[in-house]
Amino acid sequence: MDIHVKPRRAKRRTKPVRLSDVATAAGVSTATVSMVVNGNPRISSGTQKRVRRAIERLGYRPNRAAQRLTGRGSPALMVLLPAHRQTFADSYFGEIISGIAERAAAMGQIVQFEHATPELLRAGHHVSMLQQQAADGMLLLGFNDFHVFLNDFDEVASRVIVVDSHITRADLDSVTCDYSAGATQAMNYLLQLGHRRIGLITSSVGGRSADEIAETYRHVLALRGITVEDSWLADDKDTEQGGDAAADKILRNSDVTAILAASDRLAIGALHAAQRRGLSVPRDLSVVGFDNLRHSAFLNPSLTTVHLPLHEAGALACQRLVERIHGNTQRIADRLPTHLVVRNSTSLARDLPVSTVDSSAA
Amino acid sequence: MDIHVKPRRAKRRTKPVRLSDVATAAGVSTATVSMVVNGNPRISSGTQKRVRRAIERLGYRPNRAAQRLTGRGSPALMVLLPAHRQTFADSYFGEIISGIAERAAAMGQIVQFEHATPELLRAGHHVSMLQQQAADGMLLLGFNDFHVFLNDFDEVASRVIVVDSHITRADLDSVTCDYSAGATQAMNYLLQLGHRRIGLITSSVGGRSADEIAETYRHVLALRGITVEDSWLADDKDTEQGGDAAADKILRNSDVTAILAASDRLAIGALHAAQRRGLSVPRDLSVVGFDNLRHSAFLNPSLTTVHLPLHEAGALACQRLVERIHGNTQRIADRLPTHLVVRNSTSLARDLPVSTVDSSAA
DNA sequence: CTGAAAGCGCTTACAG
DNA sequence: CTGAAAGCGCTTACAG
Repeated sequence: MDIHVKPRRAKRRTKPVRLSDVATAAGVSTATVSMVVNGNPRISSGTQKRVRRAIERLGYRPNRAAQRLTGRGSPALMVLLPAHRQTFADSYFGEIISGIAERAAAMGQIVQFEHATPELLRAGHHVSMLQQQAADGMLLLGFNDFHVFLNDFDEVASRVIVVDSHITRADLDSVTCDYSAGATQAMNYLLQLGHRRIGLITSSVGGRSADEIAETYRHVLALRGITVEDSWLADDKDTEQGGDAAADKILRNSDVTAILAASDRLAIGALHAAQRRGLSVPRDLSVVGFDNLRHSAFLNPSLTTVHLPLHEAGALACQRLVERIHGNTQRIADRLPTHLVVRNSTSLARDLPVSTVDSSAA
Repeated sequence: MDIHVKPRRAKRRTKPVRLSDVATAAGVSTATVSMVVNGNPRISSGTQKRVRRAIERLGYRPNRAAQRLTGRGSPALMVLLPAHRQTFADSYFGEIISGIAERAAAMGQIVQFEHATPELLRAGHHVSMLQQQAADGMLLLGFNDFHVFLNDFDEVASRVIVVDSHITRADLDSVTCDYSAGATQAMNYLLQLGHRRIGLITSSVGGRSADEIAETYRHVLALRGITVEDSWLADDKDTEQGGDAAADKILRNSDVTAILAASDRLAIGALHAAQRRGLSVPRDLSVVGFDNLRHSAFLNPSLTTVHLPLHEAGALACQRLVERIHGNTQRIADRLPTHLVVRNSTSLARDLPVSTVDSSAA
């Protein structure tokens, strides 16, 4: 009695206008209306006009469910994301999803998001969704070779595309960013600045694959005759905290003058670890990230990082998937160019080494 | 001839298993299978077991489209986002969407995202999607009173919930964060630190409504007998660039010692403007943001900001919408608590004023 | 406890 | 150029 909130008057749901309603109103058959709606040119422009007017007047909109049931109706794309729920709040995923959503809208596709929870995987829904008609194609984000379920797609592999991951365990199509080229640029740049003892922070657990970066890192250093020391390497979760812990470990056990991080989040963590240890970036330590997330330019110091065209990767993957669904059988293995963005977290090495070979003394 | 890519063998789409297939396999009618699938207790445990086994063996999964067509099948929630395509890459939206997605998954709901493009609005699809069955309910993100189309929902208002926006132009249910309480805390804190000339950066164009913050700002200052000067105020786009420009304008035309920004993005821009002008934050200028986005803690200086429970707001809005769809007619006007998070972008005012009243000399 | 049958709203051969 | 009719895969009264 004391509280009296005006209840939301439950306006009865206006009964949807059906195809047959339009047909009656326009004085034609449902088949005709259907054809007009679908732009079938066989209908005379006279009746077309009449039908369109009726559609307009009644405010008719086709029932998607019914359309899908009859085979028509734009197919749905599914985006499979890692199980942890926060993916949408992660800028890395956000960029890719943004690209997917944009291209999907442009192509008139509906996209649905699904998290790869243990239950979903156990029930095999990730493949049955494709086998049945819940989704016509699937985009995979944020998985790597540690994810065993990728093998399950074998039967339906033709309608699955991996975005920005380097998968070797399963034979899947993919749209990726050229991590290798980016890592090469980053490493060469650090070497140019005189750095010889360079740390590497990766994150192999639960997420993006860091192999490509690690390989390139070793390769570039090997070319210079530099032997990588174990103390230069650390692997942790792909979060700021992970990067912090990893950098801390490296800085405690080695005398690196620069650190390459496999993601911007890791790099931000490294920035913090350095600061906490009283190291000034870039004076005492250079830090390079990977991603070029939007806010990385606004850090202090702003982050030197490898730009990954994540938005474009998402958009292209989406387009490729739609093409595939429409019958294109060509192999998909796009690799988008990356480039280093130099900002303020990197500078000349303080201790230019006397000899390149002898510089890695622990 | 020269290039030979292994084309993706187009494995024929395995014909979906239908309800009737299961029925045949189990030696029962389709009605029985349907009831088993939907957990109807009328079926004897014997046949239940038999049917379940058949389902398991054949790998049956109900066809969503068919389910929806018959009225069953989990309804779809729609999330309407501002027209600019980058919403998913924006941490503010990301947090809310994350909350929505999480709760929706927990409640077995499917959620679809749609951008409020001019075309979509012109065609009236934002309401017709509800009138017809494309969506059973709709969540509105990132709109404010400048968005005229909000009036259109009148007829279907009972299935629409506004998330984290203060809408007065239309009578819509909402789940919001308590901007007013947050702004009060922020202002009181700045006053405690001795600040008297406090700037305010808002963003009224295309996005979240800043009225509540502005009102509170004025109110709190008025209580202290402080008259707000025009030169303390600036409004710009809700981006880092916008915040930079707005702060620059304020710093050029006034002698504020602190700035309250209506979003973290704006605050980051203010940080930059200050830096560019040679002002040290917080020594020369205190900056307070609004949002508490994940990366705001990792800025340098880390940002003092009002924490908005965006994830929770998204989750709660999602739940309320489902409850509403299921028949709850209660008014929805949840208001989630906010609080100030003190970090390193704020400190004592350098010039503690001689007199509170006289302190606002330009 | 189970089944036969109608119906959800659309599309698509097939006739005319 | 247009229509009558069957069918998409499911659910739900209605009988038994």
